[in-house]
Amino acid sequence: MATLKEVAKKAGVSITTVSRVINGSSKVNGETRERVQKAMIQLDYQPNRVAQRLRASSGQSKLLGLIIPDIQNQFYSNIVRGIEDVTYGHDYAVILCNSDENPNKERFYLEVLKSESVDGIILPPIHQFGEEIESIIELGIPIVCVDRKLMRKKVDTVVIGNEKGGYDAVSHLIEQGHKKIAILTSSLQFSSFDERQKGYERALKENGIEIDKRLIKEGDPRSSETARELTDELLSLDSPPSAIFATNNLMTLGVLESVNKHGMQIPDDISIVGFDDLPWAKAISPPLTTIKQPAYEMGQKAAELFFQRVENPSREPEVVIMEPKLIVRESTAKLVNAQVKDTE
Amino acid sequence: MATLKEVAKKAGVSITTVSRVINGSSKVNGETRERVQKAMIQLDYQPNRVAQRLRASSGQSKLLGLIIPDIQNQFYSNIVRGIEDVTYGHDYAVILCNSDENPNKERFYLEVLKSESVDGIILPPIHQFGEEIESIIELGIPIVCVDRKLMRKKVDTVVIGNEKGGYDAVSHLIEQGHKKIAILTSSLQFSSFDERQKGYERALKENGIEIDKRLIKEGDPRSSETARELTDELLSLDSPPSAIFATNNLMTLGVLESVNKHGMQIPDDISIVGFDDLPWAKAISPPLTTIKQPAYEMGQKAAELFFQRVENPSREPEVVIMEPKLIVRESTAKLVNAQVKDTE
DNA sequence: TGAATATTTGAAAACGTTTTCATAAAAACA
DNA sequence: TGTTTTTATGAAAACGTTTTCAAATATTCA
Repeated sequence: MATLKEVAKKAGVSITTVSRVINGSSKVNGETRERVQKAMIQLDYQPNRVAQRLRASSGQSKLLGLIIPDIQNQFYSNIVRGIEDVTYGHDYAVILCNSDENPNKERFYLEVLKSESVDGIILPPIHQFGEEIESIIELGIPIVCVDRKLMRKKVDTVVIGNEKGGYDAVSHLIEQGHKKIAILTSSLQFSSFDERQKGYERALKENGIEIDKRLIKEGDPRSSETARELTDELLSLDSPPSAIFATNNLMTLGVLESVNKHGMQIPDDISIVGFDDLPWAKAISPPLTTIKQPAYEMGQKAAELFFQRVENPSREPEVVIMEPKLIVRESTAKLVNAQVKDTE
Repeated sequence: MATLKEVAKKAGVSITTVSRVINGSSKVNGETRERVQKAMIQLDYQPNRVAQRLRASSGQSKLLGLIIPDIQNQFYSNIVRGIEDVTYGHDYAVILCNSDENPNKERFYLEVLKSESVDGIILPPIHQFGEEIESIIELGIPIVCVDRKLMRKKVDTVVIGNEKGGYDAVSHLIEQGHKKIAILTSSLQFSSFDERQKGYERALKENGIEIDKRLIKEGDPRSSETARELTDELLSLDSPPSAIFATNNLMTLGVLESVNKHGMQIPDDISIVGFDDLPWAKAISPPLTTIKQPAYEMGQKAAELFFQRVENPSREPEVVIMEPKLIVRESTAKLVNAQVKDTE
């Protein structure tokens, strides 16, 4: 691959001049410029981004780091795609890291990204008080939190109104006559799940429904397995719930699997509200009622916040709260009388 | 962030010695070593990967490039995860690029990756004759093709037996008495889809079933929309198919959506075989019969081939063909007589 | 015309490593 | 003891850029 030096030699100028032609950083004589440009084309010159990065001051390295729990979780792959579509237009490359919600992996990758001189890092923080992340902020590397918040430090953040999402989901069920409503939430402590559960509780309270601890189940949000098992438990309760609210896409799958295995009909036997509106949600039978998170847009917004900070490093951190949206499809229905008798 | 220079100063040695301690590249006095290590710890020294990369010869840059059509397609996110889990153990970072099957984007990202001095690139090639990719191979940068093949150049490659996948899917339907079997395949020309269709045709031929062009539909494999529309067309045919074979996960969703919209029962009214066994396939009702691609393992294998090539740059390119697997669930069933009469 | 200014260019330093080459000191050998 | 070998270390070059500083030439002004 051609270097500045080779171009300079071919054009009979110094590398300084070539650099100037490339970056337009100061005037060069028209004739010289043409000569250089011709040489660049002839040699198919492309600047070496590694050398540029080494030389560059912060914010100029054209590299962005992403640490997500798991790219196999479609919620995150949607976020990643939103980010990438924005960075694409800025000539940035993106380094992708999967943390599995594992603090050691997160720590490892934060070190790698620092060492790669990234211009910034976008991530859903694992800990609400992330020391490592705080130390990175101190270093002046822009951080954008997405999906979850950081408590102690003010940082650019994109989240959805999780409390409202939970509230809307459960209110919808209550409107349809449901009283025994179960929730599947995360056993790992994250602000997002905590708030969804708060919304669940508020909806119940506001409607005078007592909270029944047996209907609150905590499982691993990284896969559908525990959700399936917990749903098995829920369905074998003496008085099982007439509706289940699953707080992320994988747990929703676990619920569906268990319900189907039990030969129950949705929504006749049980109503389901999921979280995350993924492509399969509207394709299945019955189509799933769900809380839609604008994951792709969250990614876009996070990337935009990052670029705004590169532009203006001293601006106040911004917290963007996006709207969750209840999409009513056919997995929820009015509680029929027979069942009401049954369960009351 | 601390540099070699600072560590050297603190330890009262030259940067050469510090470098030697880090890399163990040659003997240093035990006492000196300890002094250096202490300084490294005190300063929390981490080597700068950018500088290392600039200095490194090829194959030492610890950076791998990935160009995939779309990370939102879960088949690819599974591949990416498989790759990443292997690179993680090798201290590699991964740059992720989405091409949308757009040759210009692919070209753009290939340039970026070259310019980033990646040690290698893993991708499903868009063109069977990819000039740009060939020129990268000439440069000596290892390429691993995954999911699709490259025709003119021998390259490390991981694919599945697509023809067999198509054949198995359709044979299964034929065994159940289906004769009017539709296929939804890709309008974009890729080796994978071409072969799946070949398998479809061979299964029909071997069973003496004539190929009906009206039952072969080509749609955009990047989303479910055209598949939905094409299924609408299929279902409104004078004598509609009794079974549909969808050749990737997104097209499968389109088929399901259309079928459900028409109020048809699966498998009573129509049988469906999908491609790709994603988490939702077994959770939906009825659970989906599908051809499973070991996407995660394909990614792992591709990454392993890459590392083997780094290890031994001159070894013969290897083509690994993995097995697709028919997973029979409940979206396919014996064709009942009534229908047989109807359609014959 | 001479001085001041603007234009155009290049040499060299810097970014943080690894590696080559040289050399001083220590150890081994005769 | 003098010579050779081994051990331990550092100076400097290199990777490919960008940027600072200086200088040479051309242009403008009085």
